[in-house]
Amino acid sequence: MPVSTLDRSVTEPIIRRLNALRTLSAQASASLEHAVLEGMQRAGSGEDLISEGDPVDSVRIVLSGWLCRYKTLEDGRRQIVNFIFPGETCDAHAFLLAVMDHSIATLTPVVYSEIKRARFETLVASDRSLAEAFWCETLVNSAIQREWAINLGRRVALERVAHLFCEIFERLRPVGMIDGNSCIMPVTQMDLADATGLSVVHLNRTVQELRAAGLIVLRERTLTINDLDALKDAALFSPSYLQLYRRK
Amino acid sequence: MPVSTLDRSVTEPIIRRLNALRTLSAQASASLEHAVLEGMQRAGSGEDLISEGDPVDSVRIVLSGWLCRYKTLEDGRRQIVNFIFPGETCDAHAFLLAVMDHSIATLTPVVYSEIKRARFETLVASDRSLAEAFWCETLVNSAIQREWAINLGRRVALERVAHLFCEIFERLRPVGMIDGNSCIMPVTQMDLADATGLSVVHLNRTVQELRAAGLIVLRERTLTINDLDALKDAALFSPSYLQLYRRK
DNA sequence: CGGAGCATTGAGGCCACTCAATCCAGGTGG
DNA sequence: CCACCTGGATTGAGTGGCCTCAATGCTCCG
Repeated sequence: MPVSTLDRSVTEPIIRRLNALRTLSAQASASLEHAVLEGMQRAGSGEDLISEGDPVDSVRIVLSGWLCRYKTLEDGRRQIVNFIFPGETCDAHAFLLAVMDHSIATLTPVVYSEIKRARFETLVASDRSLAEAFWCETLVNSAIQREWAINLGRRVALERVAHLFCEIFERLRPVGMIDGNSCIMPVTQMDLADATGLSVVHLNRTVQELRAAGLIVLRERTLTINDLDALKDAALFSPSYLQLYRRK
Repeated sequence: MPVSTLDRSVTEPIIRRLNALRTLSAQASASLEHAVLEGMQRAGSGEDLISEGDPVDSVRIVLSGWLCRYKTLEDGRRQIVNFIFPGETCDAHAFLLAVMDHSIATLTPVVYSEIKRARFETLVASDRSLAEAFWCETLVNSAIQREWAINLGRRVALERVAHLFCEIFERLRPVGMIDGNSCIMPVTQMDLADATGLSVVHLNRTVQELRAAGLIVLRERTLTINDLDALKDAALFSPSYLQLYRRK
């Protein structure tokens, strides 16, 4: 079955994302696209794709929509520990460990592809750059985790929210999901609060502070950054941890 | 050159640590030990082994001593994002990315082994379980990072400090570095504050609260946990993220 | 028209912060 | 041996950032 032009546009974020990490051969791209198109799935908003404690036996790659990784405490406190954007992989290597240590939920309706472990392992065994690209993605995720630790531990509310907005913007850029100085922001303030470790009330007030400072506009699920450099300064944001530029 | 019995005891934490993740063949253990013994190094306390922004071209495995991964903000605020204990690897796969996104510093005098990238890659290419063990270590580190995110974002000071003590204790156990209900705690309260995102003053008061509750004794660089279950309850600690038990 | 979900605002309280002083142990030089 | 210094632990006082509780507004939708 040939991969049509239409299909190509569907898998584009994935190919762009991985190519940002390692140059993929046409052959590797094609076999990946083929595998992706075989396992297409949809999920509504607010669904758990995987829950903490589940064993994992497949890899999920996001084609469209936003997801989050989160953990909860017994009493219900929730912390979003990372977002997952189109082109990114949910758990490329999670099957090496016994069970999931966290949950993954959709924040919007999502289209993704589910690839069984054996299929995935065959795929990456066939091409070294493909294997390395997936590993790099895992490593970049680790780096993002570390940045979130300093964000939660050492930045004050205003810096923290500003930093999150900067990160979202810079992560959406390489997959072509920003439009000028705007991007969609399809999540609730509750989600943003859980990502920044703040209460909803205080998150709301912090967003208003950013608005009052003229740094951002946030309405109708769209974030507009008036002055990206100024926002980055306010956030103490330095993008190197995202590894947007390659070594070689 | 044969590996002597004395040498064996030096590399023991490494072998124990990796075996907890994947069963290593005698052959794999031996060639790893050999490589480790070739690259032995020492460092004093308070030294940076690698700094943010550095390119990486070797792997460091810790034989004894404590280290930490940390990030800083321009104005000096510091967040320790993880500890590194004997038997653990500093950056098994960091060379796949361009540069370090964080720094690694010693918290005590340290003995470690530095293995050049090419040597390391040859080593892991020779044995699948060895390669998987190192990858698992990287993945467990990611899981720890995520737990730290909820620790910093959603636990209050008392829970946070209690959680850190539980984690340290449970991570030292598999490498044989606990003694009954005690372990060494060779770091300053400043370090503990930077790991928990608290000020030194408040960390000190929180430790005293744990002491007053009869949960711990902390003096002369030794931590004694009077009632581990009670401490875990106070911390909302659940060890599954440490992957102490294997799938297979 | 009523309800649900989300954003916003007000009021009051506490947790963790900063600044600053004190204590203590270990190391060093006179 | 002691005075001194330094790094770390501890304590006190006062403040403010972020919290909780609770009410209100708004929009969408059945």
